[in-house]
Amino acid sequence: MDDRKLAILRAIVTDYVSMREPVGSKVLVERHKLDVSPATVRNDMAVLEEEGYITQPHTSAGRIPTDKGYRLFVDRLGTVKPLSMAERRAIQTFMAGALDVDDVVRRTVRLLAQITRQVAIVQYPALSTAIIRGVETVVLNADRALVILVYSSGRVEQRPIEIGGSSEEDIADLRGRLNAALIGLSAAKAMEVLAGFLEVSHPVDQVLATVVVTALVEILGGDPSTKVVVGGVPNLSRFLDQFETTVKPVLETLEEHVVLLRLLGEASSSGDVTVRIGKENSYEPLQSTSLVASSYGSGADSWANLGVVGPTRMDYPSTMATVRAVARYVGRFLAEG
Amino acid sequence: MDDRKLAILRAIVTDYVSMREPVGSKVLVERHKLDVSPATVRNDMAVLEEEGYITQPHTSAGRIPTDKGYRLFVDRLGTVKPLSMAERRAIQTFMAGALDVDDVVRRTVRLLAQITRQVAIVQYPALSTAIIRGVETVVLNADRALVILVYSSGRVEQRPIEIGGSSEEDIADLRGRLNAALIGLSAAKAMEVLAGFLEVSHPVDQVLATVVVTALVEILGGDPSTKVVVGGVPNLSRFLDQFETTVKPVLETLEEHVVLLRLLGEASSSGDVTVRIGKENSYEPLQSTSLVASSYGSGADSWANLGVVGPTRMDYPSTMATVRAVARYVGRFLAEG
DNA sequence: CCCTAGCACTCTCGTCTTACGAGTGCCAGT
DNA sequence: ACTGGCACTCGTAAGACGAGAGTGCTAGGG
Repeated sequence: MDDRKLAILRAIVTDYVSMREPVGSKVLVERHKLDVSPATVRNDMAVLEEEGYITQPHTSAGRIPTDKGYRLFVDRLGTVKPLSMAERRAIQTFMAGALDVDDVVRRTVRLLAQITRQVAIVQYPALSTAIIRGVETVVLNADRALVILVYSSGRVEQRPIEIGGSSEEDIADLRGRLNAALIGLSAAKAMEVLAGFLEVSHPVDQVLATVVVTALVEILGGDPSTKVVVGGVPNLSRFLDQFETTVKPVLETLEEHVVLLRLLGEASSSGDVTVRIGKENSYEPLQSTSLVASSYGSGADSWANLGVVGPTRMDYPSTMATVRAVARYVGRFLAEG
Repeated sequence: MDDRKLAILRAIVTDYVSMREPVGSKVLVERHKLDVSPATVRNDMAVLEEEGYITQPHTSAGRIPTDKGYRLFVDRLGTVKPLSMAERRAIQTFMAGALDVDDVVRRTVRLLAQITRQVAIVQYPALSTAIIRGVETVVLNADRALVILVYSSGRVEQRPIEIGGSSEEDIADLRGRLNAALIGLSAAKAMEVLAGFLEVSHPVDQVLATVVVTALVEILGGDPSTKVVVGGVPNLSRFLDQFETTVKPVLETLEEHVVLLRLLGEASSSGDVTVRIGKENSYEPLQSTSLVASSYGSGADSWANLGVVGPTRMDYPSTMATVRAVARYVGRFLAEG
């Protein structure tokens, strides 16, 4: 891949992000002092388009980046933009004087939403290492049973369920599969796994499985690390035209906290700030948005994820820098008390 | 006010609500078997318009109700629409199996949002009668002091503040005014009052007042009854065109929980379901919406507010019936345990 | 071989015109 | 007091049209 082509792609991405409209060959050479003529740029653009990095909304319009184009930009072209002094100060003053975990999370959401001017999502930190040691079931009579969740810390939680005559074998089988899937996971992870469990599991006894999974979800729901807080939703109104279809699916997703939990988990499993661009998102209603996520926290016993959702046409360098900075700061802040 | 004019107003409101477009004299007589000619209806409509109950978006369009028209409709014309069987069942199954207060509130929000297909707001119930007995201040040194909040239950909460050299008199004066304003109030009410306190209070020492009020707000923020939960935001996307300006102010308001708390409190002070239509709302960004609210709870020691926000063009009878039913049901539910 | 200049072509967008139709207000008549 | 008739207004949909932006292609130059 040509150096100049990369430069052109970078120019297209930055220009499109800031100008909000398709960018043509002429303005490109003007604004970015590429020392070639528009015609040359056009040739390169044709190649870039053929390779799927850019596209034109219609003939006789400029080019806009595709998801693949953004991806290349994020991976190889984006120069990390350091935070402004004002932003650094904002982070500090915003977090100073936070009272408790609740308050920290609330403030973090506001902070993220405010700086990035996008929708912010913050998962509650898991303060104690709550690892699942096992799922038990105790049949009380023909109709009722107990679902019991045991944590490695020794904590035990239970919930009664209706089993309506399911056989002992089915119950044992289900329990076995649940244990296989859940043991060793944190509450938050378990929540994510359960969100997909019903689809994967062979429906030997679909009703029973649903009931048990629901009970487990309710138990896990009591764990703070399965909670997420969303803020900055009004920022979506700046992009009402961007999302190809409508905002509705996006808004709906933002109320599905289990889904958000899963997406955050998927995205930020790999240490540093991670980006999911458009179609890369596994969750279909968000495929016209991008997710920038990171884990945060300090030490093994206190960590969780946070992130930002916005249009694919997003200022990735800034957003990524902000998410990273906030994640680090909040992590340190929690560590200190 | 003529009987027939009232009938016409009612017809206009119901038709406009269901059809979503201005309604003219012709369709009116057709759909509502008024035994008069369109011309007669037109005359009546002219009068109704003159009196401010309806208006036309432009010449040669039908009429739509004004806020005043909706008001009359709600006060005198709306026939309470009983809930459908499905809705009753939905309420019961939705609430059944709620685990704790958190869960009840969450479910209530979902329920309200789902049935009314609008944005639902639910305030946490104040489970214990937390009445404020007084605000104290203790000066530690020239720079620092303690703000102390005493509840009638005997509970005491405090927070350190920076006073940066404010005089003892100013502090005492401020304390006096705060006590006058807050004693006898519930935490939630106090929160509402504080939200407006800084504007009303003479700014003898504005900085000090801000610091103290902030501290109190933070203390009160720990009380569950000052929390509200919002749900069903995606429903707003059905009305993107309705709100004359944009959705942005509405979305922003929905994140200002203190404001929501105040609005709910104002609206539902009077026992039964209350409606605030458009400009009747004291909070300007919501003046293109209507708020349907009610208090809920059982007994003196457990009550709070809930409600629904939607476009002024709203099915008031249904919405009011739903809000009332949900409020009652949740109240009973809480009373039973 | 790569770049450039020139040119014809395509498509969107804004503007303008026009025709239509819904709905009104008013007046004269029952 | 109501109704039928009628002229009038005005928003909207549909078409026409020119301007402008941007492209792809081709032929020529370093």
